[in-house]
Amino acid sequence: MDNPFIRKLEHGAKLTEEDREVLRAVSSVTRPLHARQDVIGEGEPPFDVHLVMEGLACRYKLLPDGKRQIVALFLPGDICDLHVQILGWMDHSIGTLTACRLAELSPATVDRLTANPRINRALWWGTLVDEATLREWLVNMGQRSADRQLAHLICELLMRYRLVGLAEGNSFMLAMTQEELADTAGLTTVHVNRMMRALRKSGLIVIEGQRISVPDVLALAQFCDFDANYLHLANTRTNWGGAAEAGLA
Amino acid sequence: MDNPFIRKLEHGAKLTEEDREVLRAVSSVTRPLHARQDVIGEGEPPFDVHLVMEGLACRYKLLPDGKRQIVALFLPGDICDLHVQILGWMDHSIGTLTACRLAELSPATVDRLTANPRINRALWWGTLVDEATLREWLVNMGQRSADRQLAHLICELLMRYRLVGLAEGNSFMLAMTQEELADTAGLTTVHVNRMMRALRKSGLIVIEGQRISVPDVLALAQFCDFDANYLHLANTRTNWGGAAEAGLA
DNA sequence: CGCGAGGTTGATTTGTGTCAATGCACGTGG
DNA sequence: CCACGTGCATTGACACAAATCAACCTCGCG
Repeated sequence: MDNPFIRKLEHGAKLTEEDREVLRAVSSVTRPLHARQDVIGEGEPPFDVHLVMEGLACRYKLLPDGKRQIVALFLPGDICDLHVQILGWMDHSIGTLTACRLAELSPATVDRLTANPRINRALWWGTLVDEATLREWLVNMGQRSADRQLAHLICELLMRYRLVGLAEGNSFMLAMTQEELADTAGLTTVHVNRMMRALRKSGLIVIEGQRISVPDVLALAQFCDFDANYLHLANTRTNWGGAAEAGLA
Repeated sequence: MDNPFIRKLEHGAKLTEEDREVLRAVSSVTRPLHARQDVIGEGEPPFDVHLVMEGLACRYKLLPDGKRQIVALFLPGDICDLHVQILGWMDHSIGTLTACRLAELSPATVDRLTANPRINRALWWGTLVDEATLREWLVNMGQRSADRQLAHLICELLMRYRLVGLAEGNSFMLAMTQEELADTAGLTTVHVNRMMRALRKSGLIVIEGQRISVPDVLALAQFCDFDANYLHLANTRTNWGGAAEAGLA
């Protein structure tokens, strides 16, 4: 049961043991990719669907002047481009940040999965949570100061790594350079550095190599006004205005 | 054929005359709403699905300190909350900006629509375009300066109003206050005012009352680096790097 | 006719970007 | 085993875009 794909989908629908067997089968064969390698580029028609089983990948868009905006992060268990089939072509690129192992699902396999109503529901749940995450990122960039924005991203990643069993207590591996963080947050490398340092100095986060830990999760969540509702995890729905703040406790 | 809902969905799938008849039927009964009225609030479970037939509505999130971020705009023909059913509860609110007429689709009606494969495909197309739009907004906020960001939004709205037949040539009714524009762009009212004025002074846009017109669409698109690919309109796919820039010509 | 919402403007502050340099860890080749 | 190069983190001085604060204006409407 250490399959992050299955762990994630369990949150989207009630699966049977048979469902899990199917999912295990389709995600068992993986292809290794190096860090910073494109999986599919903007403008291409999607064919196989990509599923991250190990490592960290992202969606991004490049501007003519060379600027890059990362618009989504893919952790193990995340599907990259499931429904773009409907749209016909990619309006953005997908690439790895670290070395990854990806499963590739053929259109036939995808059809087989979506024919199963429980799995289909779980996959759509994933797509809609992706969209909700995008909305939250927009709020983050539009309304929060740089330090809070980074704190919010850290809260989100902690939750998502926990979801697939890849967090250890209050810590996880933040496998991104500050430049990549900057492209995610819409800030500059220099400013990300300063703000991360400020978060460390204030004791809200602790960094040892790539491992980032959050000594007081509630404090960090309150600092950046993090509310996990948008991740739509069945058991962590917070009572609005209640005490179980942030669903992180 | 002046039904914006049908006009929009035509872009997502090839519909038959029967399909159109069904869509016409479900969107014929509308409820009037005043300006600045909530349709559904964050935290509520969605029931009826809302469809804008007239007016302008939006998705938004409020922060504890009272700040608001508008994360989507709904023009006539847009569906507000179709698939949130899967998620169980709203992670954001939906409200009107101007007076609106909304059709309300019961769960049974929605089931009937999604049982039709062509309509189902068109509806999912709409959902995925919403997501692509969200990504583009993120790029907008993260990487573009305030004036370009506003220009980009204007380009997008022009395209989308044209799509449903509500633009007249190169102009449309921009029924938003500068405060609402500010909440959309993640800027302050004052700064929106100054940047809009700069756009007017440079001749890129012309404003008469609520009507905004774009004398040279290509110039505006180039100014803000607008590329309509993310709207996934079947016939306007631009050749990458080609001359039919922006799909606006 | 007066009020209020929304648009406009100026002075000033501040958060973030820019430019440039330094440090540090790591890997590689001589 | 050391010299060097490279990628990333860190820091400082300075510039600039956008926020803030505070008026004032204008127009439609009760």
